[in-house]
Amino acid sequence: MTARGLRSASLRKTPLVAVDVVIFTIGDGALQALLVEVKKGPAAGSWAFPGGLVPLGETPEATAIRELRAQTGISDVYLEQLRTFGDPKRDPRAHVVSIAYFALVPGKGSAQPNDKYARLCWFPVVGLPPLAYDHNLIAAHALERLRAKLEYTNIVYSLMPGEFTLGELQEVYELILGRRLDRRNFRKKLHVLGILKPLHRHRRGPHRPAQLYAFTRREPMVIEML
Amino acid sequence: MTARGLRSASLRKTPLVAVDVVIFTIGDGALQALLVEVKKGPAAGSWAFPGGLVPLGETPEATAIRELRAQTGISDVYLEQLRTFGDPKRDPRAHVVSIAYFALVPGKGSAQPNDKYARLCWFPVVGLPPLAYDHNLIAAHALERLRAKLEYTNIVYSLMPGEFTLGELQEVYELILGRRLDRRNFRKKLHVLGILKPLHRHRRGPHRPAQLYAFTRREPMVIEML
DNA sequence: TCAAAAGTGTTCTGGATACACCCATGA
DNA sequence: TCATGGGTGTATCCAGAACACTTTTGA
Repeated sequence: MTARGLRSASLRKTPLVAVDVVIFTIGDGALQALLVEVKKGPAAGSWAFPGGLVPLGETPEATAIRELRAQTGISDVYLEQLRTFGDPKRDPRAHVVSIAYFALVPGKGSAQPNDKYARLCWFPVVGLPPLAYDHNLIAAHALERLRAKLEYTNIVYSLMPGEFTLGELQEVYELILGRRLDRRNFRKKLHVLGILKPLHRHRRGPHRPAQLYAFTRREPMVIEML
Repeated sequence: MTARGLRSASLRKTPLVAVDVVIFTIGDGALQALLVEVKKGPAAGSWAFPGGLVPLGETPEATAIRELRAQTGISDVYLEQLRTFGDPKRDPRAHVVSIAYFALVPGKGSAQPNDKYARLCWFPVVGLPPLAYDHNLIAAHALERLRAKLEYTNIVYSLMPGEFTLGELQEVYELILGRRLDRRNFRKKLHVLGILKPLHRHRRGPHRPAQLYAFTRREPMVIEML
């Protein structure tokens, strides 16, 4: 911003600043998002994404990480800024500008309810109930972003455990994108990309054992996945 | 955000909220951005993108539109949210969280200095001088976004006048992307996409007259341009 | 007549898609 | 032995990239 008006800024009213975090994982054969129960205010009793106000002097991203850990126990997470929502009426109590983040974790186990805070629950992303504030809108943006990035980045690594089979990886893609992929083409593409390494161990199950793989690099990269 | 802490929010310190707008146009054979001179504060005398504080009760996007018109006279502009910058040290005077927007206008003529505000100047985007605050960082994000969207949307329409030749359109692409495009492939692609209509009039110049075209739809669409 | 931009089609190549059969295992 | 998912290769198609000559005009 420019200098104009800032001197009087400490006097002038400006909206509150908050963060909200949409956390996705794969569980029970579906893409799921973590919600917390709203305890106070007009929306009490409904569900919302975890978040909180950004204190003076803290980077919003740091707020997101801190609130995430405090409310859900989740840390070491893939986190990226999604978009900022600033409609004055999005929260009926006050004008709160919310910087939304979207996060990916490898499994539900990462989240542990913290009794100091509200109840936690994982919800399937398709068919979310009506959420507090404008959180259904935020959810829609987050899902759109996730689907898009699945196609041109390797961020799926942050949804996967340390080792997995190709079938499991393909299933994750299919669950999120909502469509079937051709198995041979999928595997061929992964082979060409060279982002996986075979572990030369196998997952035993009710059927033929499957080769276990791991990502060679667990950091965001742009790739032409689909 | 969740309800926690909001009751005490009006007491608690929270950052200020501002918007900054990166406005691009094509002029003098280059991609240019509009800057205003900073008049007050530690950054006085340097250049920055136009912007201002978001008042309580106003949508940040509305603030961007209003400030844009007030400071530069620009209205009816393509505007989209870019990203939010929240580093507490980005403005040395106070913690100001800035929601950055990026805008496209069809020509320099859109901007008229408003003497109530600071001086205006269009700068070529390659080789911008050091700007106030973190505005060089914002510029880099905006340019990256512009280049990306040029490839998969039709937003170039908002940089073009009502009528133009194919050569002029191609030049805009080349200036922004920083590389040459094959003329025959470029024209073929546009023909296939069907986003232009020939006006059956010609631009006369020092050489062979060129057919004039216009966009059939002047609204954002996703297309596979490149 | 010359310089400069406008206008136009075909070939080649690489990536995406579609597709079917055998294998290894536990039940 | 059977049901189930694991594992593999080839043919086709289409879009993107490469590429050169003729036309029209003003100077």
